[in-house]
Amino acid sequence: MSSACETSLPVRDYNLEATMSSGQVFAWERVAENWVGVVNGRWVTLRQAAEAIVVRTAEPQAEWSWLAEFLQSELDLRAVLATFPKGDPHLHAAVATCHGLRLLRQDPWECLASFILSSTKQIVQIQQIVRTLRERYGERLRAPAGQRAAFAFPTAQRLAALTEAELRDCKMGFRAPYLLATARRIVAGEFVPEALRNLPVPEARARLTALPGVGEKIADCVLLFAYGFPTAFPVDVWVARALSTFYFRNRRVRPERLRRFADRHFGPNAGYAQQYLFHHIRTQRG
DNA sequence: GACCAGGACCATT
DNA sequence: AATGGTCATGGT
Repeated sequence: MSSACETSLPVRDYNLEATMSSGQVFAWERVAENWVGVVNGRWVTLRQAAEAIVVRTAEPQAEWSWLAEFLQSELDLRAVLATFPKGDPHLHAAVATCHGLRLLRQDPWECLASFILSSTKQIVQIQQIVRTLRERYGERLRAPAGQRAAFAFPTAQRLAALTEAELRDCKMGFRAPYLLATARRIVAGEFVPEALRNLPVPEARARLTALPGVGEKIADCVLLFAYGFPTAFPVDVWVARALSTFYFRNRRVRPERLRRFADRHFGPNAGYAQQYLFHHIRTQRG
């Protein structure tokens, strides 16, 4: 029952590097052996060990369930992979090249806001915009002595109070009015992120796509990365290209049809399959 | 310089 | 229902 700033979460089949680099989070930074970021308003560093993730926080923690939830460290990955279709060489190859790739369970608001900023942006640019937002408008968090200060992702309340010009100055371009309007809907109580947790997927998706700047793709990212709906299947340009190449003889197929194919072909954890394919084609390009 | 990036939205067929 | 143009910004 002791409080400590360090712990070790036992894990199996967990590839922290691949997970943090797979385009689901944009606010984590690699510093030497560690990944530095913020979870639930707490400064955290993570380091991969053989059968554990070694954790350090700035302030003593009485318990660590909040972090196990974010990392999904207690999920049995082999049980997930066992639901993948047998005899799919493309999916099999993707799994084989990124052993231990995981889906995180992010804060819904940060995930929603980040992916509103993601449209037709490269991942490095999304990271840059998010960093600027955090440093200008996020809460400054206490870090251990000798460590750089960290900044939480700004709250919806904080962003809702800004002007469109202030957001555009963070280099987000035409996405600024989308982010601003969505933040203001949350502040007005017209969109309640927590209310989506226990909804059927189609209903949750409909509420997300009703937000400005949120279409089917971004909605599925939030459903998968924040709410953990395992059938959500974001179809971006990379995934569309991969599915078209692997399963449709290079024909151009509409995203809606690709999602229906994925639901049928990949099964109850199609979202996980999507993440493996996405990471695979992005790391094997060239 | 041309082309593209974890798209969404609107006007036009 | 289905295409095409437009919206900023930065990397390759």
